[in-house]
Amino acid sequence: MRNPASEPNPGSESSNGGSASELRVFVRKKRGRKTIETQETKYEAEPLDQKLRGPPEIEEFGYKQVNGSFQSSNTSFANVPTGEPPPNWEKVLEGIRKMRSTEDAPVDTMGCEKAGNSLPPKERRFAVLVSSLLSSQTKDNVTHGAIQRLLQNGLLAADTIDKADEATIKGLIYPVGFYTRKAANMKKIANICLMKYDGDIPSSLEELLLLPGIGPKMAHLVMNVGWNNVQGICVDTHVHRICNRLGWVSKSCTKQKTSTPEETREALQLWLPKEEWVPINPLLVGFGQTVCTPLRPNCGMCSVSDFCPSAFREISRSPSKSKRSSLSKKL
DNA sequence: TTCCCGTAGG
DNA sequence: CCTACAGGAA
Repeated sequence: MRNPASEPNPGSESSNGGSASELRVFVRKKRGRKTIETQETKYEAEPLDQKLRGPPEIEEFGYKQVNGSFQSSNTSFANVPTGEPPPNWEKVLEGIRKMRSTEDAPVDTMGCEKAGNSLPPKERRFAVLVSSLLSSQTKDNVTHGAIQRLLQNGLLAADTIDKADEATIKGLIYPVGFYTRKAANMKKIANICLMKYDGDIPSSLEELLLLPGIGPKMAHLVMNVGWNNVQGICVDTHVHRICNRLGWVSKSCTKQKTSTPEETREALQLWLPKEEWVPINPLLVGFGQTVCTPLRPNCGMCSVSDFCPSAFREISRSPSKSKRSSLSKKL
């Protein structure tokens, strides 16, 4: 198929939010099959320092349409997908886009990227980093509120956070999920940014991953949104789950499902055209919140169930699978 | 009570 | 692999 070009682009997002939101679509039946094959690949984050210095104009992201109207000369390095794309993936993607355009999922409200989009580049990047950190396991409105309070108190920059009291940070970000640990991580991150990056945030994936509380999911999000430099796909639990249900990813040379988001990311990057790397996250997150839910997915209202190997097959409910910890003990 | 779900740490 | 972390929701 056609090779992806590369490009930076706005938006993507993550977090989860969790308010309700319905989405009614059409109905279909089931059936589907799969065949995939992945190979292993590495693909390493490139230097990227080269071109970014000054952030492109990213502002408004709203991933909504991501009219990649501008494509950077993001030299096509070796990152192009090399694996065999799963059958019908384009139809499936289009079908999901249609379902997603009908109603809004919680993710549509998005909060973390817009944080500080009116700030100067450096401050904006720092805000993106902090927003990402706070957003995990936290509803968007809660994250947004925390960011607002930090901003109002002048605590959305490395130097001020570094000087601030951890208890103060904790109080301001409450009630985001894991606020105690996040407050501590914010202090550490602020100090690192101040000491090593002149108050800016790290500009490479590797360096972002060294920050406490920043793992692969957030690091890719920050590269995408903060630096407008797409090094990889931001794979969260929704992307991980849905790609496996669709048969879009598998362990190298086998048909087994991938077992971790990182494994999913590598498998997905083998074939998904790069222009989809950023939009795939908000697309599948929203789809995962409304239709392809973790348990009891609404296959009946999914327009692409015809192409999904897992459609109508998730019986779940039975404790036979994993989850033996408390169960086996009790039984 | 169990699940949600990203990261750290055992 | 497993559990802690916070707290909301099923």
